[in-house]
Amino acid sequence: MSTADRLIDATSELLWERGYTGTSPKAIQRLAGAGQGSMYHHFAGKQDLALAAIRRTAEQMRSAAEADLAGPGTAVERIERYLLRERDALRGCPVGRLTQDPDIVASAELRAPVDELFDWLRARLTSVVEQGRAAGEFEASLDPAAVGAAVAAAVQGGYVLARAAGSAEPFEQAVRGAVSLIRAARS
Amino acid sequence: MSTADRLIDATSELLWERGYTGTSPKAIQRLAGAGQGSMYHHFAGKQDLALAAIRRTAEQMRSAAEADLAGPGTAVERIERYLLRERDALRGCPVGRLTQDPDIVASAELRAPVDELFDWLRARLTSVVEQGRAAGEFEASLDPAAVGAAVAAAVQGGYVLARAAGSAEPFEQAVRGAVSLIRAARS
DNA sequence: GTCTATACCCCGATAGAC
DNA sequence: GTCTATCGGGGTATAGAC
Repeated sequence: MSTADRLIDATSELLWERGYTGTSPKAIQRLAGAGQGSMYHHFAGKQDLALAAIRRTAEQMRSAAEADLAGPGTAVERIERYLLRERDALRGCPVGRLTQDPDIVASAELRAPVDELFDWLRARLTSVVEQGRAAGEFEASLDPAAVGAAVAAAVQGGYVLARAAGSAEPFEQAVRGAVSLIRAARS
Repeated sequence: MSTADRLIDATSELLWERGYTGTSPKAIQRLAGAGQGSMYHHFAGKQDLALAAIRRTAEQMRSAAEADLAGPGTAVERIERYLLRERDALRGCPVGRLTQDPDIVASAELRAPVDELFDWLRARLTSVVEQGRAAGEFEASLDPAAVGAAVAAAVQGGYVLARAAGSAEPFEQAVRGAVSLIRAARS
């Protein structure tokens, strides 16, 4: 594995755990086993490295969600598969986490991949709900975009509740609650 | 207004905007218009000041939620009032935000008020759902704790989506989606 | 490509004068 | 109560040798 790859790995890990503001070049170098000069040879600086790490992580999340949502089954089944996928509730979402970082939100460049991921996710969930509605699974009055956003929010909000509690339990409750409400909306 | 109060105000503001890790004593002093010596006279340090600020903010959030949930109306109406209350989606939740701060989660003392607020909120929402179920508003099969957690998560997750998008729109969609799903669960 | 040296500023806190 | 001085350390980056 190349030094550049190890630097990106280390940065992803630290961004997840400590956020952008809380992650220093020195910490990245230590975790990657790379020296100061090495890091600044491969990347222009902290922001450049973070951008590479965020892009890669966002792409991985997109793939994971797509695997749940594009698989076999009815719309309700696919949404349930997305909601009930096993997640490390206490670690939180490696991309959603970044929305709380002032330096990420303040930088158009750093926010872009985060924006694109959640934009895609809401649209993808919305399309599944639309398919379900077209197939007669859901009440016709349901707003697909609103339900899509609510499903994405259940997961992201579940992480917040779990981290506040120091326990995975509230996350599990939130996604189970979302599942039961989705089921209740079937026609 | 006393210097101590201005310091707490400034700290609350900065914790909301920049989090614990991103907030420095110097920035607090500047915003409060207080000197170094003044701050360390009134508070033992950054953590002590943050604790006072977080406790106060959590209490304000609790009051606001209680006002929505204890008011008149059916269970469904009260939950809708909570979900649809006007919020500054792009600023996010001043308490929920702290769950992404590694130093907050790592400190039992700093996490305690955050934990207590969300613990209370989930329990309060759960009790409203229970009341609704007892009154025949909801299907009897609904799990109150799960639905309560899902409602809290819709708001917290809505903030994440809004900040990712740089727009309040996804937040509004998420809470509207939650409302429509709650309505669909009526018996 | 990687190393060490250096720079400049901020962090969080303490000390002691006033 | 508030001020200034001071401290040891880290943040983020550049320079130039190897």
